[in-house]
Amino acid sequence: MSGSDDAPTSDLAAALDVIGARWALLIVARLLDGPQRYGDLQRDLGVPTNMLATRLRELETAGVLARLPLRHNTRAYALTERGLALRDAIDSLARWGGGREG
Amino acid sequence: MSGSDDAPTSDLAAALDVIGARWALLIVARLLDGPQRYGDLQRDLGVPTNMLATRLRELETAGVLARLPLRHNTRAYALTERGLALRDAIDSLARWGGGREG
DNA sequence: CGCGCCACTTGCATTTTGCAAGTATCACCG
DNA sequence: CGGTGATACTTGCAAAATGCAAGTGGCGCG
Repeated sequence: MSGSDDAPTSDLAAALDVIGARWALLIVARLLDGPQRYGDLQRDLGVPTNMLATRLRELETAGVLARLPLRHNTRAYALTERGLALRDAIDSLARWGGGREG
Repeated sequence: MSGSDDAPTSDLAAALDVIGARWALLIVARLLDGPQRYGDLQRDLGVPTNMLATRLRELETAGVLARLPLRHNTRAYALTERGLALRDAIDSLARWGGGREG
């Protein structure tokens, strides 16, 4: 068992395959604050409704988030463990985008 | 003056504005290994040549990388300080994509 | 002077994204 | 029971991004 290996480019490619599409990472970031409903995500992010539906379907399939039925025609989207594991990456990226490098 | 604030979503959006386009982060990741020439990037990543040209132009404009003239019709692309600051984010993302969450 | 290497550009097909309007379901009010 | 509003989407079509393949231009070398 090798102890310390650095991650090859294909690992990054694998990550981008899941969260590299437009809006995907922003949706996950919003969900880090806790479960949100469809309409909340739409209004908060300004993402087109068809894109939001598509992304939520893809991210659910990828095991990043899950649907929680709330009431009759109301449900919430919440990150799975795999989704929550993106917090560090999102944090780093946000710090970089904000100016003070981290 | 608040000492510890968490980065708002718009910071992430700003980051994605720069490195959110297809291939952009993979190009930067490849450049973390040191300066590379156009043909090297193309062959290593399998990125279409017109996309590579477009991304390199955008990333240069954004201050992420710079062109170094080597010889007559040969030049290398190298990360700037701002580009190098992406290492942590890329690392996190690659670890996530690789399976062992970090 | 012609050949090949290198860094691109150009033209066009395909895919993704965005906008706007429509559909489906159910609670609530009367 | 029927109308209204809220919620979560779907659908049709236009615009933009992406990808493929072939072409362009500079220069060293023989």
